[in-house]
Amino acid sequence: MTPISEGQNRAPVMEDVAKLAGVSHQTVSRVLNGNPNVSARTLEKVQGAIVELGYRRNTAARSLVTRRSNTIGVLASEMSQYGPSNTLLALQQAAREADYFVSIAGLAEVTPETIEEAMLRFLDQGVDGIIVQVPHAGIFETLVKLNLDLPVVAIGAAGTSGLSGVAIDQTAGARQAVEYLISLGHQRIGHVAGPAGWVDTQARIGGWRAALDHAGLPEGPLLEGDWSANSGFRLGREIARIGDVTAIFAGNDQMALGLLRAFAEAGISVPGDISVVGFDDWPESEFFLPPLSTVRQDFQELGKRCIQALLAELDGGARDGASVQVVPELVIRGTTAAPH
Amino acid sequence: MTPISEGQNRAPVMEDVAKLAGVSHQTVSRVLNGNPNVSARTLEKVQGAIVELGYRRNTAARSLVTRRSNTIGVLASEMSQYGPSNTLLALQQAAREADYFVSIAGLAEVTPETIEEAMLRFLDQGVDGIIVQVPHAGIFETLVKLNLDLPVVAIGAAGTSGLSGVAIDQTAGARQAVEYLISLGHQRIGHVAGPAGWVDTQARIGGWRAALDHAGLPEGPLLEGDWSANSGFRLGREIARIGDVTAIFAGNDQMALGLLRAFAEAGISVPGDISVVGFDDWPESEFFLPPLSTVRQDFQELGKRCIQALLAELDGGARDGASVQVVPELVIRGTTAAPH
DNA sequence: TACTATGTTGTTAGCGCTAACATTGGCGTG
DNA sequence: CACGCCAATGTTAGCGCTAACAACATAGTA
Repeated sequence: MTPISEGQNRAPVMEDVAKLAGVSHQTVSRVLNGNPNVSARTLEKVQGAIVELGYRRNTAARSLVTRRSNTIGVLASEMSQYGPSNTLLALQQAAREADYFVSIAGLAEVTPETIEEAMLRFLDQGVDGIIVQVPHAGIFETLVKLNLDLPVVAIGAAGTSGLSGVAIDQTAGARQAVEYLISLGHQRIGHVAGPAGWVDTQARIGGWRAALDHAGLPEGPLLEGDWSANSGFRLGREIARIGDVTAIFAGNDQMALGLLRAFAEAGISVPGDISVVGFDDWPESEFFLPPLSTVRQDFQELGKRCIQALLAELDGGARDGASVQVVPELVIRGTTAAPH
Repeated sequence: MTPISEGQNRAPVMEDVAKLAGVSHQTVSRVLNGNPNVSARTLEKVQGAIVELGYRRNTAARSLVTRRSNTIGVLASEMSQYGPSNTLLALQQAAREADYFVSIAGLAEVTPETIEEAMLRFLDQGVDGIIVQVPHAGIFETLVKLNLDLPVVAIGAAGTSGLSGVAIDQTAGARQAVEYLISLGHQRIGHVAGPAGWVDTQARIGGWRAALDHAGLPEGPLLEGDWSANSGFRLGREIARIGDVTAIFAGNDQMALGLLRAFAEAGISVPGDISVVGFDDWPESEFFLPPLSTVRQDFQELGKRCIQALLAELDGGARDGASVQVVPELVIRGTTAAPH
C-alpha cells in the first residue's frame, strides 16, 4: 500500500508526472481533465505515472486559474437540531457525489450582521455557491439585500428574484395531519405552534388553518411555543386547564413530547381524551408514551434537491429563482384516535 | 495585452489597491499580513483603498504560495446524533474564532475504505489539519495505518504515536453516575450499554465496572443495546421480566427513554421500584416521565479543546500525541431515588 | 499533387499572491 | 562627512495549474 503522502519528499507536481510519462505537463492536464484528444497510448502512460508517483492535483493552483473552488458553503443555524443536522448530512453527501467540498458556517445567533459576516467569509473562501439553511422569517429579504454575485439556494424559502428556494412543503404536511384528525371526527383542533418568526411556524399554522377552513370548522386555540419540550409542557398544562379541545396538532415532536407529559400529569388520556400529532418524526417519537403520530420529512431528498438546484445554477448560469417542493408524509401511531 | 476596458465586473486585485493607494502591491500585502514595517501614513492610505474598492484577498492565490489553506477538515460519523452534531457546531465556532474554515465529510458508513476515501478528499482539498469524530473502536488504528503527513486530532481516542486525542472522560462520568446510585443505597446496578465496537460504549462500561468494583459490589446484568430508544425499550422489557435490579445505568438518554417506556408498561415505578440514570443530557431528557437523571457532557468545551490541540500542532509542529480530557457532570433529576 | 480538415501534442503566458532580495533615505556614530 | 544601520518600500521570481494558441502529423478531398 502506497503511503498517502510522500513524507519528507516534495509532493509530486504535474511536471514530475509529465517527465516520467515522457510527455508535456499540458498533456497530463488533459488526461486529468478528461480531454478526449489524447491517444490511448499516451493516456495509459500518463495514468501509470500518476499512480506510480501518487500524484494529486493541487487544488489551490487549479482554483486560481479556473476561478472555481469546487466548494459549496452551507450556512446553517440551529445546526444541532434534528431537522437541520439531518439536512446538513444529506447536503454533504449529495455534494460529495457531485465532487464538491462542503464548507460550513454555523450561526450561533441569527441577525443580518451575523449572516453578512458568514457570507463574507464564504466569499473570502471563494465558494462557488451557497446553501442557506436558516429557517427564520425575513432571511429571504436579508439575503436579497446582500446582493451577492453568487448562486444562492435558500432552504425553506420560496424562490423569487434571483434566489432559488428548495423546501419541504410543510403547509401540505400540516394540512394532511389536521385533515386526518378531522377525518377521525375531531371538531375542536388546537395548534401548538413554534415561535413566531420562523418560516416553519408560519407554514405549519397555514396548513392547520387551511384544513380547518376547508372543513368549515372553527379554529381551535393557537398557542405559541419555542420548539422545546419545555414549552410544550407549559402549554400542555394550559390546555389541560382550559379543556375544550379533542385534538392538538403540535409544531414539532419535541413540543408534542411536552404535551404528552403535561397531559399524563393532568390525568388526561392520550389518545382517549385528546389526540396529538407532531411534526418531524424524529427517531425517538416512536417510543413516546404512547408512540407519536407525526409528519415525516424527507431530509435526504431535500438535501439532494438543494444540491441539484445549486449545480443547475452553477452550470447553466440560470438564476431563475426556481422553487422546488418536497412533500412530507403522515405517520400514524398511537396518539391519535376518534374523539368520544 | 491589457484589456481595453477594465470591466466594472472584474473583482479588484491587490495591484488595483496598490495603484489607488499609490504604493506597490507588496506594500498592500504587508498591510494585509500585519507586517509592522509600514508607516502609519501608508497604512491609512492602503486601508482606505481597500475599503473603497471593497477588495478581498484571493484565497486560492494565497494558498498556492503559502501552502496553507486555512481550512480544517472534520471527519464525522453519526453526524445527526446529538453528541456529534453539537461537537461539530462547537468545532466550527472555535475554528472560526481562529480564522479557519471548516470542511466537513460525513460518513454514512464507517469502514477503513470510506475513511481513507474521505481523508484523500481532504488531502486533495489541501486542508491544514483534520479532526476525526468517529467514535468507533479501531478508528485509531485505521488512522495510524493511513500514515497521513498531516496533523490529526481524534476525538475520543487516547493520544499516542503521532495522533493527538481529545476526549470527554466518559469513564469518569459513568463512574460518577454509578457511585451516586451506590450512595443512594443501591446494590444491584445493571448497565444498558451501547453497541460493542464503540469507544463510548467501552468507556462507559469501564466506569460502571470501576465504581462497582471499588464499592465491592457484584456486577449487575450488562445488556447491549444500539443507542436507540427502541433497543432501550426491548432491553427494558427484558429487565422487567428478570427483575433482580434496583437501578440501571443507561449508556445514553435515548435508551433510557426506551427503558422508561418499558418500565411504565410493565407497571414498574421509576424511581420507586427502579432508578435510572442516562448519559448525554440531551435537552429533552428534562421532560421525560419522570425527568431523567443523567450525565452532562460539555461539547462546547470539547470542540474548543480540539481546535486548540490542532492549532498547537499546526503552529508548533509538535506531534506529541497529547491527550486532553474534559470531565462531564452528573445531573440529578427525577429518575433516581433510594431503593426500598 | 496540393490543400484543407482533424486529431494530437507542445509552448507560452498568465491566474493573484507571498518570499526573498534590492533599493532608498534618514539617522546616529566616530 | 563618510560610514553603517535600520526602517520603509519596491522589484523580481515563482507557487502549480489551465487556456489559448502554435506546431505538427495524418488522413481525406479536390
